[in-house]
Amino acid sequence: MELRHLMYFVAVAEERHFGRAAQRLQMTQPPLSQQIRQLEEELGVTLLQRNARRVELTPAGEVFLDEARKVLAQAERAVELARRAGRGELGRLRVGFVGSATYDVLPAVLRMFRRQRPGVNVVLQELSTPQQEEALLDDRIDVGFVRPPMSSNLIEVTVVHRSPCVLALPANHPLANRPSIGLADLRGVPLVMLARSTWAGLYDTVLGLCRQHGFSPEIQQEAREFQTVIGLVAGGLGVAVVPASARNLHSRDVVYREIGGLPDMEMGVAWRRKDSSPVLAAFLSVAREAVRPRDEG
Amino acid sequence: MELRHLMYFVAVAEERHFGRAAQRLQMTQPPLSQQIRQLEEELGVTLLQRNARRVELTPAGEVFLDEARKVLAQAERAVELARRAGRGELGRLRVGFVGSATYDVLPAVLRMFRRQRPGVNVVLQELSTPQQEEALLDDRIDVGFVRPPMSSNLIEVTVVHRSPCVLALPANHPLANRPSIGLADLRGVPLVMLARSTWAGLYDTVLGLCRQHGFSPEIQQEAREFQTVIGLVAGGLGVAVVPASARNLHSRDVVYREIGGLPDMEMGVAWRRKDSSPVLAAFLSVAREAVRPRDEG
DNA sequence: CGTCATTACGGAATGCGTAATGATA
DNA sequence: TATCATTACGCATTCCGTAATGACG
Repeated sequence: MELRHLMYFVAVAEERHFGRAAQRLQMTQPPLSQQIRQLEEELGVTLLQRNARRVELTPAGEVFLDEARKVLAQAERAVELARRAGRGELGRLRVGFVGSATYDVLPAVLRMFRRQRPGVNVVLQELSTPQQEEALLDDRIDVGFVRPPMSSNLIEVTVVHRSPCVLALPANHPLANRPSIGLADLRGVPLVMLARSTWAGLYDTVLGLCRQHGFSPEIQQEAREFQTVIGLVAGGLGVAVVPASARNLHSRDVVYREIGGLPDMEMGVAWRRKDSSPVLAAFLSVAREAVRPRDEG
Repeated sequence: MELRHLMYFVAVAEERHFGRAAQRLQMTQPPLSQQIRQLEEELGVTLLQRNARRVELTPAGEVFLDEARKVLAQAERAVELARRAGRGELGRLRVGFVGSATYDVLPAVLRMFRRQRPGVNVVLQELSTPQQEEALLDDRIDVGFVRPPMSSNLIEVTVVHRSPCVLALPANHPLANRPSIGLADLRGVPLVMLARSTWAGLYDTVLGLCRQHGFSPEIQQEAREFQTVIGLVAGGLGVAVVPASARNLHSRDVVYREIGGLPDMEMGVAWRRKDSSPVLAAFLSVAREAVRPRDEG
C-alpha cells in the first residue's frame, strides 16, 4: 500500500464515480480500477460496491475513507513541517551566554530573533566562555555569546559588539572626582577583579597593561559575576574595571568613570564551524544585525 | 512521495546507518540511497547529514522523522480499522423494531450481539412494520424486527420467533373461569383490538377467523400499542387477542387465558436483500440463534 | 586500506495508456 | 443502446540489484 492508493481511493470515494475520479486525478479509468482493486486485495476488504451504474461505499469503505484522509493530511503536514524546519522557521536553538551579555546584547538579539522566527524554540543557558566552548563541542548548545578568544578551531567566533571599559568606584572614592583617569592611576589602589575563569581576556588585559605601566594591581578580591563585583565595589572593597555595558548594574553607592588606556572589550557569538543548521544561520544573521558594533552599551 | 520513502527514511534515521537500514528493509544500499535522495529532492530539504563515517539527522530530519512515524502509524491504523470493519467487528447498525419485540425477542438478541460485536454501534428505533419497510427501503435502518408479511421483494424476512395467541380478559370477566376458550366464544363479546396499521397480520387473522365462524367481532376500541390495549382491557372495555409474549405486560386487573383456533403469531427480522454488510450478516446470525422458535415468549 | 555511501548501469517489475469486453439499466 | 467499470495488452517508467567509484578516517 502506498499513498497513491489512498489518494486514488479518496478520489473515487468522493466522486462516487471512477470516470470522474480518474479525470480529477489526471489519469484514465483502467489503471485507477486496477489500483483500487489492488488496494482491496491487500486489505482483504471490499471498500466499494460496484453497482455498474453507481459506486457505493461499503461500511468498511466508510471507515477506511476517514482514516485514509487522515493519513494524507498527516503526510502533507509532515512535508510542510520538514520544509519549514529546512527554512529555519521551526526548530530549537540552545543559546549559551555569559552573564554580561544579559545587560544589552542578549535581549536585543533575542527580541529581533523571536520576531523573525516565532516558530523556533529558544533555550537559554548562562555559562562562562570556557564552559560554552565545551558545551558547543559536546553539542549541548548551538550558539553562544562569549568573550573572545576561544581556543578550539572547530568553533567559529565573530565579534558582534564592542564596548569600552569603564571604572566602577565607590561613590566616595578619591578617584571619583578626578577629571580623567588612566590605568596608571590604579597603582596601589585596591582592585576588585572578575575571576579569570569567567573572563580570561579582561583579566589578562588589565594585568598585562598594568605590568606595562610597571606595577602589579592590588587585587583585593575576585568574584565570578559582575553583579558580585559591583556589589563589592559598593561595599568599598575597591574599584573595578568593567565593560561599559555593566553600567546597567545600578547601585546608589557606585559611580562609573571613563578610563583611558584600555582596549574595547569584545562580545562574540560562537558556533560549531560545521553546523549548517538554517536556524543557526538565521540567528547569526540576526546577531550580526541586531547589535551595532562600536556603539556603547 | 510514497509510504515507501517514509519507511526507508525512518529506518535510516533509526539505524543512523544506510547499510544496517538496508539490511533491515531487506534490500541493498544503493536503491535505499536513491530513494532517500529522491525524498530529499522532493521536499527540497536535507534530512540527513552524511559524514562519510556516520549519518546524522539535520534539525529538519528530526522534525520529519517524528511526522513520518505518525504517517506510518496512521496508515497502519487505517488498514487495521478497515479490516475490522470488513469483518463486521466495527461499524454501526440501525435496528428498527415493533413495540412487541421489546418484551422478549429484542433484549435477547441485543444482549448476545453486543457481547459478540462490542465494537458495533447499535442504534434503536421503534417503528411499526410498514414504517420499517419504508425505513429499510430508504436506508434509514439496516434491519428490523417486524410482524410478517412484508410486501417489497427488495426486502427479505425470516421468522425468528413464534408465539401462540392468548386472550387478555378483565379479571372479573365471565370467560375468565371457563376451562377452555375458543374463538367462537368471542361472539358478542366486546373486543379491544390492536390497530390494523400497527399489525395488519393479527388484525386480519382475528377478523378472518371470526368471519369463518360466522360472526363479526364487536370491536369496542382500537389502540396502536399493546400497552394501551392491555390498559383498556384492565379498564373493562373488553377482551383482547394478544401474542403470548404480551403476558409480560402485567396488570392486577388482567388475566391471560389460552385460546384455541388461532395460528401462532410470527416475529421476523427483515433486511435489504442486497445488503452485504458483514455487520448485518453477524446480526442476522445472532438473531436466528438467540431466540428459539416455537418457544413460548 | 577498510568502511560506508554514492554513482553507473542493466534487468525486472509495475504503473499507466489504448483498445476491447462485459454488465446493467 | 448507452454508460460505466473491468479485462487484455503493450510501453514507458522506475525500482532494485550488481559492479564500480569516491570519500573519509
